[in-house]
Amino acid sequence: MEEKNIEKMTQEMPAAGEMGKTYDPKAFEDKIYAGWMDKKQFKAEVNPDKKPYTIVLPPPNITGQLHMGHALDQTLQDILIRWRRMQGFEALWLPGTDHASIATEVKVVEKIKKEEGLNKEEVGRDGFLERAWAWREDYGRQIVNQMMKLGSSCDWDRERFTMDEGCNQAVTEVFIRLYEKGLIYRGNRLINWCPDCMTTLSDAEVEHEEKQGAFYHIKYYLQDSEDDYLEIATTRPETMLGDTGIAVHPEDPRYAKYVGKVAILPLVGRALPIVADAYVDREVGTGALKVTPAHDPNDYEIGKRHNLETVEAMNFDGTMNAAAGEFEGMDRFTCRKAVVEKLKASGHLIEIKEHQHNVGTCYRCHTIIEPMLSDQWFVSMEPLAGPAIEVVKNNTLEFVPERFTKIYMHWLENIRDWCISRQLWWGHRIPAYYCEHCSKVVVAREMPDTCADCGGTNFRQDEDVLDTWFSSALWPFSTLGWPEKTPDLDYFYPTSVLVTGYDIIFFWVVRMVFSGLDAMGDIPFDKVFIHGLVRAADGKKMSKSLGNGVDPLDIIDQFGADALRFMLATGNSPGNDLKFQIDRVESSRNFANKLWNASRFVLMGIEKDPGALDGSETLTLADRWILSRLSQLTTESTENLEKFELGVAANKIYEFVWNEYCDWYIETAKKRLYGENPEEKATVQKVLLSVLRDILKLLHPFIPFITEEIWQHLPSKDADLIVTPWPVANLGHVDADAERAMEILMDAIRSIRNSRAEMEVAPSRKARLIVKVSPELMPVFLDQKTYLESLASASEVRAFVEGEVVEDAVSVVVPGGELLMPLDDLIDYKKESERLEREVKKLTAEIDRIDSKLGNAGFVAKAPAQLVEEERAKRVTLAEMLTLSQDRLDKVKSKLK
RNA sequence: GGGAGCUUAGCUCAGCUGGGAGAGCAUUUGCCUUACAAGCAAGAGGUCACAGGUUCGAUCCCUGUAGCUCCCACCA
Repeated sequence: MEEKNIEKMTQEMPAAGEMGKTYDPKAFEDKIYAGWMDKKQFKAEVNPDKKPYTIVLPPPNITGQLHMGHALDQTLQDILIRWRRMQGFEALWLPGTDHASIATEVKVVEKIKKEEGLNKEEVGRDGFLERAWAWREDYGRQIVNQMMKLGSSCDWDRERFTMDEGCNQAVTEVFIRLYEKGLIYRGNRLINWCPDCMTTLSDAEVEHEEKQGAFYHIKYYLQDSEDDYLEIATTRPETMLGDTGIAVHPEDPRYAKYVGKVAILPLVGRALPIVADAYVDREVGTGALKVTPAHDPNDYEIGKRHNLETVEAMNFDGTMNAAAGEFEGMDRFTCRKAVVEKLKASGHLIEIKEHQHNVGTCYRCHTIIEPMLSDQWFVSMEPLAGPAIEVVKNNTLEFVPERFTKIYMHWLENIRDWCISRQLWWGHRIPAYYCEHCSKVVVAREMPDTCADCGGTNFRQDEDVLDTWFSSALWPFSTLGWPEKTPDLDYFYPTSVLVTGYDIIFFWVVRMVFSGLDAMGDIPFDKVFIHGLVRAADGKKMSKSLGNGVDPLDIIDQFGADALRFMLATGNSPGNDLKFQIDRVESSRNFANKLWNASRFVLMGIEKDPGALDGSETLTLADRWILSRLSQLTTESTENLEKFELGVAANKIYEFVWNEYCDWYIETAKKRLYGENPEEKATVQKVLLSVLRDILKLLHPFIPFITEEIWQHLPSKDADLIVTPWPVANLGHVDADAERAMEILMDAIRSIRNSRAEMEVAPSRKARLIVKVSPELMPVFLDQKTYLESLASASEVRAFVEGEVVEDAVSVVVPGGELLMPLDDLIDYKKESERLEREVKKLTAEIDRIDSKLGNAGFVAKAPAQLVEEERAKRVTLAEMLTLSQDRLDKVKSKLK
């Protein structure tokens, strides 16, 4: 169905050739994506030779465009999938969308109202569904396009929808099986009702909001008494019309004498038995509770315990019914006022006290929900919750970060039956049929022909649809072919990881787990990787009503998909919320630009592939250093990915690319690259290119477009980067000596640059460098003359000759000695003395720190021997440096005088 | 009423199993050095919320306090 878009995007893969001077994502992102699609790089199939790695996409609701939260969710999944694909797994990322029953229905109703001026009933069930499907087509397509823009490497041939044929079949099947096991039942219970959406809601769909309300204190006179009354406090006076009793605590001395007696309901005159029930809290209100079984869940329970009558006083649209007598027809809130007025007039109202309390509201429209008695379908939760608790307890299923297990457990351990029927049209219609003749209920895959009880032949299907989460709960297996026993199901299930936000742990994660365990006999995923919410820059939730939402497409348009992805992947830790800040996108874009230009630089000088490193090359210190660092980076970043520390991995690679590869290695490479020695040139090209190759591989999961684009420009590439094997650290390249030597060299260069900057010596002004260090360190500097020349503006580099006197020189103290830089008249002795003073101060402080440590007997005795040794060695070096610095400072000071 | 998280540089945030405090942005100074001004180089900037404890040693572990945020919950 998405063929058209793909075709439109299809173009040739970029031919190797010149790269533009500036990173321009628009020039290649769509093209690269189309290339992957053409080559079916996202396709996953049952492959016995490979291990599967499966992620099912949390299906976005078709209620609208994707927001930044989706972009985060999908970026994380795409990173994992791309990485595992490169590692050689058969990586399946299965995409799809969710019909989002109530949420979509609300939107479609709005649209019909706006465009046609009609309400739901006026267009009728069939007309409504027709419009809803059209809506689905529109948004489903938009969502897919957005995902493609972001670079999501889903297997689009497998795209699913929670209301497609397969999913429908799975829903029916699960419903029937649970019904047959007795775990789905129909009952007349008190449910959460939204008078605006006109449907039931599950407990999870009720949001509690703090509201300013009041306690209304009312006199309930005893039967046959003119003056004895119970003072009752209620926040909802209108519900008194449905009162059928009064409850007090069994051990409350204030009310003991009233238990068993009868009070009279004001305004109505109904007789109310006074009962004792331990539920009543003596501290709340007056300690006497009016009982309204039909309009309060607790009262419902009390009513059951004491066989109280049930009086429903309200209609489903929130107006009062005939039982409300004179208040019939009034809206519930209008009625509240009217009742209060009436009570006031009749002298029953004692007082009104302000009171803050939590009120349940509809999670879709935020209308205050109404507990109502109604016939609904329920899932019996206890038998299902047990196994779901067990798999987390025994670590079969793990949450990352681990703290979310508590939330999951707490919910399951306090679970109540799940009301699954909804008085809506958009959704899976409940597969229950009622015989028109004898009202027998038949739960079946299709409408029955004849009634087994009465032989009737007319059946009517239940009007209601299922809670939208009923179908999404089956997503990990319904999308793989269940209830059929397909090879896909066998191979890809259980999936590897579920990536989702903490906000839908109750709604969705929990329900997938118990559904998977029940239907498949196995967990739906091994891990749950939880991320936070993307918030606006001000920390508020992004929302349409606040107008602070940021459209991912706008960001992609401005900075490119890679920049957005990199920003989302870095700088925040698992499970924590992330503030969306545009300057971080910008800095990610800058990083992409850096990578682009570094690659351009490496590739510019290369006409033909210099080949891979084979060990025959003569490597310089910098070569050995960068290869060693790369090898460590490869190990570390891979470990980070395994632990779902995606941001940490990305940051490490970022640092390596920018601070080590670009700032240092490339700079050291230039002399050799531009030099005359062809062997040197070939070697440095090999190193540059081979490190670049690995950089592109390591970065590909995070920023797939630019890395693939650059990859396409490399000489003699074998395959697309997306399917190139993930790098394995070359342990033979680990070289601690090279790293140490390079550190010393870089420190020295930084110090030289520092003193030159302090003294405002122009970069063009070259200076000699006389190396006066211990013999073993001499090669570090003398063998790297060229680096010192190009990176530290040295005109010549030579060893100090014993006994020589170097006048008017700046001294750069390094571990093991000093570098003398004669600057003659350019030396600003005042600045030099200031610099040296700072140096001395720093060194002294550092030595003090070490001394206090080494002076501590406990430290020497108990700290690891290696650490103590290191500190001792460090102290020796620092002491030498301090002596040199102090000497030099003294000399400079004498010059000043 | 339960539970979770947060408090680190001016801002936004990283800091894995305790051993010399980091990034991005902003800021200061100098540079259009032939990959990159979306850049280069050199700086400045922190009593790691507070108080105890464990430890040779605590930003990190434990306890408590304060402030902020969020989740759950049937107190009328």
